[in-house]
Amino acid sequence: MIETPSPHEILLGRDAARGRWHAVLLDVSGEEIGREAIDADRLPAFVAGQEARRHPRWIVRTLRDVYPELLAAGVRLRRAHDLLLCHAILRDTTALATPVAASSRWIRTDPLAVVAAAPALFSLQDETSAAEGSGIDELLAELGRQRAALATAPDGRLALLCVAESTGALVAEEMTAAGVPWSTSVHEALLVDALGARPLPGARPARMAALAAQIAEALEDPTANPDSPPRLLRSLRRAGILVESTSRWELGEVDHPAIAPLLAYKKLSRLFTANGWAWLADWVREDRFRPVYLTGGVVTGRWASSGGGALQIPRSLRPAVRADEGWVLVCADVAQLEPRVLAAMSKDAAMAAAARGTDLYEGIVRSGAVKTRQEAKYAVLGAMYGATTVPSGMLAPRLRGVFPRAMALVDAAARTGEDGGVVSTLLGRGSPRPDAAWSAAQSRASDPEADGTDERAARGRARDRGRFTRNFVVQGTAAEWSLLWLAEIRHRLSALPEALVPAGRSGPVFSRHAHLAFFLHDEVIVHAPAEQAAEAARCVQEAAEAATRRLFPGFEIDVPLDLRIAQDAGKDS
DNA sequence: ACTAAGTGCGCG
DNA sequence: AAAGCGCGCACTTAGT
Repeated sequence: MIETPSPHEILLGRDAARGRWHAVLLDVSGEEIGREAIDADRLPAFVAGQEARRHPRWIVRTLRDVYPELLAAGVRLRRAHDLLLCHAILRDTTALATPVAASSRWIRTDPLAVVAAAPALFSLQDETSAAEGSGIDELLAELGRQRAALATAPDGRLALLCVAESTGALVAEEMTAAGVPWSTSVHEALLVDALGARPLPGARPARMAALAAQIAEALEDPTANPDSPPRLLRSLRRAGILVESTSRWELGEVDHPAIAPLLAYKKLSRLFTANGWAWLADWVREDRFRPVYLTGGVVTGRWASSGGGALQIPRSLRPAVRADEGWVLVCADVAQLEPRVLAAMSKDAAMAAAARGTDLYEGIVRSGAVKTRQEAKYAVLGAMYGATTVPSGMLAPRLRGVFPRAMALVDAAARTGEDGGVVSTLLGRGSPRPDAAWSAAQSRASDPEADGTDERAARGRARDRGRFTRNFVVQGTAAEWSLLWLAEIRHRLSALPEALVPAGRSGPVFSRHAHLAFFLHDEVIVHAPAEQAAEAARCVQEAAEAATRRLFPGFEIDVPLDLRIAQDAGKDS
């Protein structure tokens, strides 16, 4: 065996032609101290060996391509730098005088759900890379550009964001590998309870069929079809129900015997089509649901997901999220994360004072800004989303009086957006620039020939964009808090010892270790050996405190968790 | 027959 | 037309 030096960082690139890897070993100052070529089947052993010596930071084009096979082989990375994710951050940030130059070679090709189905596509990409002299040198060059850009940052926030984003990508792949513990039998029981017995292929479940018959009868229209909005609309109109759409909130206003069964039908139909038996067959294997998380998939920095609608699992199905035998779930979510983040990022001491405790809205009532909790909620949501209607708009001035700094921050973000500018999260993620259609609409309106329609259209678009940027700064900074929370949870959980419990079914890396199992914007589920339930819960709690300190150093803000330990993720139990 | 756009609804 | 923001997916209809 060759004696290699102990590197601080290792850049890992896949050889375009043959199934080989190249590793470039870097010391603390970023100097190259060695190179190795590694056959694909030796990669897990190489990585494991380096991890055992001195957990280096692994620099890769994208963890999405590299990490799943390592996890499958039972190897975990402690630290990483995802060049693709960080490229997007360093390219779009407004925190640098000279951001990283945009490059078509570093654009994410997102729809990753088709990875397995499209090997041809991937070999094609590899050939392209080889032809352009890609490989390890291109990775090194990009790393150099990112390092240089970060070196000019005025403070450590952008670097923190890159670390958090990369760690988030580690978490995402680890959660996919471990899967969400999912009880097929509980899910099926919920389906039978709501819909009736599983129907034959192509048929409606019994309860849906019965409701469809009721609807047809009440509308006196045997052809009424609740699955087709346009035809349903015609049937409703013929029955004298004059609605503009078939949406639930509009139908809810109508008093007619067809409405109740129709709303019930829609509810069941949604469950059946989105999360019924077909979903179970497609997405759950051996009591694990394995969504693919797309880190940085949303412009604000939130995650998106691909496959199985992971981030839209209805609350009614949460009881199907169920710990393995001898394990528990630690479920935690943040109460009112976004307004708390707004208070802290704007350093609004009055709003932070109102945020003390578990209910920020009650705190706002106590501050005297508004009379009721309901008003407080509307006012805050309006401030963060950009209310356009009278009742909520009227509350904004009250809020401006009591929380001037917080309101100034979101108002400024909205103005910048309306003017076509770019706004930024606290750590430096920049909002997208206006697209061509937006700019075209604005210049049309300023043309001397422009008429009122042009001007109204332009003003409308400007307002739309103002609401987007207003929300971007808050939603994006909240996403940063959550990213730090995840990273801190992962860090603390990994320090827990191997457990003695019966091995869980979360794969080679996590069968005896507490691990993150699910993440949804401001909530997490940790799957933990029962004997470590309390420690795991403490990890989650302390991680939240650490995230708050790192994101808002020197500012006091409460970010309380609703935290429970249970066998399943249902509301109670 | 296949794709794109629209509708509607689940999540935060 | 859920008050306002951000998403993904199933289904239908319109367009090629």
